[in-house]
Amino acid sequence: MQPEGRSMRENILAAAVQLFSEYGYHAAPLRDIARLAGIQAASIYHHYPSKQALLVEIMEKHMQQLNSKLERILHEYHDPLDRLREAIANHIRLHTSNKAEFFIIDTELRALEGEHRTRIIAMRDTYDAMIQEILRDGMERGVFHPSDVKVTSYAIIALCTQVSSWFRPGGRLSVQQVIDIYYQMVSQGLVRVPEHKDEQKREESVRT
Amino acid sequence: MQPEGRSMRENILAAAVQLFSEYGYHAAPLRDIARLAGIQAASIYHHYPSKQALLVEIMEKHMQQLNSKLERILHEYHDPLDRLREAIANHIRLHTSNKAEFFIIDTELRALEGEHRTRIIAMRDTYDAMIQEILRDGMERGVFHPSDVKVTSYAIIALCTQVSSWFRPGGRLSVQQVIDIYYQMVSQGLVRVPEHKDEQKREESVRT
DNA sequence: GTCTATATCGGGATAGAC
DNA sequence: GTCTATCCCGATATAGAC
Repeated sequence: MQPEGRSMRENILAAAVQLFSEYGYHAAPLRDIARLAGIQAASIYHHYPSKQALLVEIMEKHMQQLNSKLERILHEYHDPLDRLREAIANHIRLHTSNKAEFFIIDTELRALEGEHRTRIIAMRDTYDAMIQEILRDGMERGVFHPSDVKVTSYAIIALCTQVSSWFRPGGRLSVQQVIDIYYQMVSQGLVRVPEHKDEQKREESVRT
Repeated sequence: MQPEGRSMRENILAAAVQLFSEYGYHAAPLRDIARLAGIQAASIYHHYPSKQALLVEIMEKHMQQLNSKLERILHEYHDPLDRLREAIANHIRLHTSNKAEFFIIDTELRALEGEHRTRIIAMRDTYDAMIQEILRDGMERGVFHPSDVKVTSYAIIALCTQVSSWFRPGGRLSVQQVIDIYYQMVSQGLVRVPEHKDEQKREESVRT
C-alpha cells in the first residue's frame, strides 16, 4: 500500500498520520497502523518506543516548519500588509499541503502527555506571538484598525486553520484561490461600502 | 460535588460534559464520569444505555438549540447586516454560555457512531445552509462583497466557533465585547482605508 | 528487522443482590 | 435506583525466536 521508496520508519509515520487524522489518536489502534504499514504491531517498537512517540514526532515536525517559515517572513517583509498576506499564505499553504498532519496538531493536543504537551504548546504560543506582533505593529503604524490584538490573532489563526478540515486537493478551488479569498476577507471584511462616509464611523460602537 | 437540585440523570450528563471536554470522548472513562456524579459506573446504565448515548444527547440538545435560534433570526430579520450581526451574536453567545458542550460538538464528531453521526452532521449542514443563505442574499442585494459563499460561511463559522476554546467567563472581555470585535472584523476587516480610492480596486486579484 | 506468542491492564457493559 | 462482582474484549507493550 505504501510506496517502496520510503523507509519503514516513514511508512509507519505515514500510516499513523492517516489513522490519527481519520479516527483520532485514542481511537486508532496500533495494530491498524501496523497493518497499514505492512508489518505486525510488535515491529513498530523497533522503530518507535511508543504510540505517543508517533504523535509527538508528527506534531513537532510540522509545528517547527510552520514556525520557522513564519519567522523568515517576519525577517523578509516589513510592511504590515505584506506580512499579513504572507503569514496567511504560509499558514494556508502548509495546512493544505499537509492537511492530515495539521488536522492532528489542531485536534489532538489533549492527547499529548506531560512534557511533550508543554513543549508543543510552547511552540504554538511562539507562533501566536509572531502573529500578534504583525498585528500590533500594523495597528501602531495605523495600517490596521485598532482592535484587541490577542482576540484578533486567535480569529485569524482559527480561520486559516480550519481550511485543513474542508479543503480537498484537486477540488473546486486551488490553494491560491483559497488564500486570496481569506486574505480578502481578513483585510477588507464582508461589507461593501457604497459611499464613503466619515471613516470615524467604524470606531463607534457596533450596536446602536 | 454536584448541586442537589438536579436529577441524577442531569448530574451524569454534566459530569460527562466536563470530562469529554477535558480529556476527549475516548479518553474519558465511564468510571470517572460516575465518580464525578457520585455513583458507581454500573449505575449509569440505569439512566443511559451506553457511553455513546451520553455523547449523542449532549450534541443533539445543543445543536438543536443553535439551529432553532438561527432559524428565528432569519424570520425576524431581513436586512443582511442585521442578520449577519445577529447570527454572529447567537453563535458566540451559545458558544460562550455552553463552552464545554460546544467544544465537544466541535471536536468529537468523529467519535459518533453510524446513525448518530449522520443525523448530527445533517443538523450541522442545516446550520451551514442558513449561514450561506444570509451571505447569498446579502451578496445578491449588493450589501456584501461578491465572494465564494461556501468558503466564506466556513470561515465565519470557524471564527465564531473557536471562541469556545479560549473564552473565559469573567475574564478580561465580556461576551458582548467579543461579539463586537468579531462582528467588526467580519464586516469591516482589518485594514484601515485612509483615502477612498475607486472601490472597484478590491475586485481585482490580490497578488500583483 | 520482523515475526509469533503473550503479559498486563483498563475499558464498556451485564448480572443479580439489596 | 444503586450497589458489588464480574465478564469479556481490545488495547499497548514486551519476550524471545528466526
